[in-house]
Amino acid sequence: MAVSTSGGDRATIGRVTATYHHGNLRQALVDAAVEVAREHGPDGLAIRDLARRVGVSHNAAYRHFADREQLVEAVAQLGLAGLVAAMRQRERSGDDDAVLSARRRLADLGRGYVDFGLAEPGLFRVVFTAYPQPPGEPGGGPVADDDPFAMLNSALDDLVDVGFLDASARPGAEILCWSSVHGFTVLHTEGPLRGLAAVDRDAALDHVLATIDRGYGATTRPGDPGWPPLD
Amino acid sequence: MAVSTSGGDRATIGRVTATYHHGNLRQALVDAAVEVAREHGPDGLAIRDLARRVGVSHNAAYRHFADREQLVEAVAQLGLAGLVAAMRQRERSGDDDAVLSARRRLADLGRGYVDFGLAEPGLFRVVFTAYPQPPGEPGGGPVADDDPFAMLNSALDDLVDVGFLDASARPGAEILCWSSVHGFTVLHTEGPLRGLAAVDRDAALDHVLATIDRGYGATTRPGDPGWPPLD
DNA sequence: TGTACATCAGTGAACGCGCGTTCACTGATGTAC
DNA sequence: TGTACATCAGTGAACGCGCGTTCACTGATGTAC
Repeated sequence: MAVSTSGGDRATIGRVTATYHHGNLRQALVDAAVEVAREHGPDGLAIRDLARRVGVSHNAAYRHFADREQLVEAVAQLGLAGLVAAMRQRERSGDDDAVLSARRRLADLGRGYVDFGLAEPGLFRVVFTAYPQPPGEPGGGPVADDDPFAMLNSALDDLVDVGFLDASARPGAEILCWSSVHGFTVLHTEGPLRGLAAVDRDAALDHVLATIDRGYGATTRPGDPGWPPLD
Repeated sequence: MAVSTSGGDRATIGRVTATYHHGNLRQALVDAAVEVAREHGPDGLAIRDLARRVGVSHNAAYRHFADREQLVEAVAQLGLAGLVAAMRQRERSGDDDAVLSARRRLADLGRGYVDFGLAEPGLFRVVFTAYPQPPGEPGGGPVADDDPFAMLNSALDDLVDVGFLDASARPGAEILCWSSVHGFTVLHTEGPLRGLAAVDRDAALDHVLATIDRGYGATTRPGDPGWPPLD
């Protein structure tokens, strides 16, 4: 992730062109910002401090970012990419059993989400200070394939398609899943559960995912006689 | 909640004795702090600003609080009390059916938790910048009856006692429940779901609580043939 | 009852910090002719 | 190929802000004798 160029020469890195004086100040600032955000979260991001770290007058940063918010936004985008990557990394190759595959996929996405939040709590917080409205909502962003919300919705749609989750229970499912893993992450990083031992934490996550799975499975094959619905 | 005294005379309000000059500066500062925290969250709390609001030199505040942190702590305690009150307010009187009562109780506590978070997002955030470790954890606080975590655990124990939740599924249950309602609240206040219409939000909360209930019910009366456990 | 004294809540000025942002500028690089 | 010019990345100083915290103090209140 660390990208830099030796001084002076012109080079193209990804889509960024290294320029005259510094080499690639914009990239250097973003790199420094990511580093700071990992340790101190969004509140630690200050243009003056980042310029100092990069060894440049604080004013130079304004050549590349209109204001502080744009810099935070740049970090948030990298963070979001990291979150998506973590979710993908947990995904396993499909199984012969379509139902089992779909169930695993939902749980795996949740594990990946939590993985990232626990490993990078600072970046995680930055992402959620700037996360756009989810797509499909009023004012929501475009549907993107590499968006955690879209990935979650797709996994839930699959659960309906394979007959595990009843279509009547589909609306709202994305909120439960997201709330559970998000709350889990927040409570274990910034919140009161931050002191929990890793082994207890992992067991708790298993419980979370297993209970959601059980709750969804019961929509298509309720117990017999089964519990009456609440209220 | 607004407590103040006319200048000069001595009066006792609750357990606080009004004193010489201001009347009751400590209480006035805390009142102002609550007001500010409701609007701007923990980051908005500044000793200088609060003193200004109360009409006193900023230094006077140091007679009553050793530092800024103590002031935040005082607000957090009031916030925590408000959270507990909101949870209690949702509790309904017990039913003849012990199982139904216990299931309702768990859902009601969750609703109260979310109620408070949505109504007082600023105070909610203050509470969770200063929330002590939950009891029973290493470094955890004492078990208190008016503690949200203790209330949740008690409700879950009841679910086991009445035979709805299997004892084998009890460990970790408090984490799932807490994570779900906490994540739900955070995503709807500070997070990407903050723009959601109230009616959709309420429906989503119903889904959250119903799914957890279904997932727990399935631990004692699994469907037949039932879905095999995940992994 | 009156007076000297102790207590302590509140004042005002100051220190030192870091921030975001704007201004007029310098000087390196690239380019048109 | 050389030169004048345009571009624009980076500099340094400054403005104005608000913060937490400490210092020496004032002055109102309470109390011992």
